[in-house]
Amino acid sequence: MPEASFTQNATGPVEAAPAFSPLYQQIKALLVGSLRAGEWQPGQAIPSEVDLAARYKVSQGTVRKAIDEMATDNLLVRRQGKGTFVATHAEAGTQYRFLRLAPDASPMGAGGGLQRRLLDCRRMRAPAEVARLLALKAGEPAVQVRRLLLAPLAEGGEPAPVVLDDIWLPGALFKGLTAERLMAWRGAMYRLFEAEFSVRMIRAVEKLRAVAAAGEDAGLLAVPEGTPLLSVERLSFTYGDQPVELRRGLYHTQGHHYRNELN
Amino acid sequence: MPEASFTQNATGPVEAAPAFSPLYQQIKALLVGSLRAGEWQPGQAIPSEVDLAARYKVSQGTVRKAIDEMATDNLLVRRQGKGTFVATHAEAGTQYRFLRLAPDASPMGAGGGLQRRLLDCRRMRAPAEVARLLALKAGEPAVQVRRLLLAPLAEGGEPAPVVLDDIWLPGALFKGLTAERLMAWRGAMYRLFEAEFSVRMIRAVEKLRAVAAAGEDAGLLAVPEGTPLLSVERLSFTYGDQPVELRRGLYHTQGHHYRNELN
DNA sequence: CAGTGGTCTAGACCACTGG
DNA sequence: CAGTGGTCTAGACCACTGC
Repeated sequence: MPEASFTQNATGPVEAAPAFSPLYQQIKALLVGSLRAGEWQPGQAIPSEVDLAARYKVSQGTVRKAIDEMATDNLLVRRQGKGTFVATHAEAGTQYRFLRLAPDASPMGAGGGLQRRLLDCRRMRAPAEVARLLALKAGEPAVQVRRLLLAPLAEGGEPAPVVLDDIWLPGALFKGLTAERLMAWRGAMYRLFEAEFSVRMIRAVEKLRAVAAAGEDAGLLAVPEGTPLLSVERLSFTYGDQPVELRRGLYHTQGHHYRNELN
Repeated sequence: MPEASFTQNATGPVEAAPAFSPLYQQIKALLVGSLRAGEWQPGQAIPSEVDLAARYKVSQGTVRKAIDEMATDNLLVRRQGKGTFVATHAEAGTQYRFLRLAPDASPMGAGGGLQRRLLDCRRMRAPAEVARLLALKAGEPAVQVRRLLLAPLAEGGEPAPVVLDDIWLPGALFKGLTAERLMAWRGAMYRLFEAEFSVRMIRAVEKLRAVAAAGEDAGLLAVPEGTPLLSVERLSFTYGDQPVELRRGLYHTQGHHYRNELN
C-alpha cells in the first residue's frame, strides 16, 4: 500500500481532468529532479533499486519501471551485477551520440576519428534569432564557437575539412569557457560541457537542408563556391527541456554522409 | 514453472556461449513469427494477454513484457480497454512515419499535405547496385517507380515540386504492381504495399547527402541546374531484416526541411 | 456489466560482477 | 561470497472501452 506524500489519485471530484499519473511516473520525476540537482554526477552509480524502493516506500518493481524508462531515455545506464549509472558523454559508445556523420565506405562506424581545429571563441550579446531559440532575453550574453572537423588523409596529404561548426551557448551557463580551455581539452565537446560546466545534453532536434557553399564558409571547407553542402541546424536540450545549445553545421558530403535510422 | 518446449537454459556444459535467452524473448520471437506468417493482419487485434499467456503456458507478466518490446519496436499498438493491434501505416499518426520532411514555418506537422504525381512505373531486371542492396540475384526482376511530391501553393498558382522519388522494389514480391494500380490508390504508398502485397515496412536506414540538381532531375523539380538538393537514400526492411525497398529521394529544401530528433 | 490493458505488490530465483 | 540488476510468477486492484 503506497504511503502518503505521493499524489493520491482518488482525490474526489475536484477537476474535470484529474491528470492521473501512476506511481512509477512520480518516482521517475523525483529521480530526474535529483539528476537535475546534481545529486549524482555523470558516470557515478545511483543507489540500488532496493535502496530506492526503501527510500520512496514503494516496491522494487515500481522503482524498476521508473528506471527502465529513464534508461530508454538515455538518462541512466544499467549494468547487471554492478549498478545503475548516470549516463555520460564520456564512454566510447555514447561519445558522439549526436554526430550522425559516417565515412561512405566504412564498417558502419560513427564519425569518431576526426581531427578538431578551433577557429574562434568569443563572448558577445546574442543576436535576436539566437536569443529566441535559446530562450534568452534580448541582449543577454552568449558564447560563439567556430571550429572545423577534418578527416585525416591516407596518403600523407593535408587533412580534408568535412564539417564547419558554428556554435552558440548561453553565456550565463558557460562562464569560464575560453579558447584556451577548448584548445586544451582532449575529447568530445559535450564531455567538456558536463565535466566543467555541469551542462548535460539530453536530446536534440535537427533541421537539415541542402545549401550552396558561399564566401568565407567555402574557403574554410576548401571547396569552390556553390558546392552543395548539408546544413544541419541543431537545438540541444538539457533536463526539463531547457535549450542550451544552438549549432549550425555545414557538412561536406563527398566521402561522408549523414546516417539516420527510422523506426 | 515454465513447461517444456521452450529452450531450457540449464542445458549443461555443452557450449562456451550458452546464448541464454529469457522466456519473454522466446515469446516475442513466436509472436513475430505469427506476424510474419500473416496470422494476424495489420489493423487487427491479436489475442488478449490472458489468452496468449494460456496458449504459451507462461504468466501474463511474461507475455506483457514481450508485447511491451514489440510495441516500442512499432510492431504492435496497445489500446487500453480495447486490445493490442498489429501496427499499420494506415492510421493518421503513423501514416508518414518515414517521411521526415516538414514545411519550414509550420506547427511541427509532418509532411502529410503533399500531392502525388506518378511519373513512371515499369518492370525490368535490377541493375547491379540495386540488386546488391535488395539482396536479389543478378538479373532478377524489379519494379521501378518514379514520382513527384508537390506542395500546393496558397495563391492559386501551380503546385511546387518538392520531392522526386526513385523507388526500386523486388519484382517477385510486387507481382501485380502497375501504374494503373498506383494511380488509383488514394493514400500512402506503404499502406498500399501492406494491403495489396502483404509487405509491411518495419524499419529503414537513410543516407543523406547534399548534391547539385542535374539534367532531367532539375527539370522535374523545376529548379535551375546546380541547385543544391538533399539526396535521401533509403533502404527499408520488413520482418526478419529482409530488405524490400530501395528509394532515392531528391528533396528541394527551400521552404521545407528534413526534421530529425536525436535521443 | 464483462473484457481489455495498466499499475502495484511480494516473493522466489537466476545471471553477472567483484572482492 | 554478498550485492547488483534481470526474470518469472501469482494475485489484487485500477482505468478505459463498449455493450
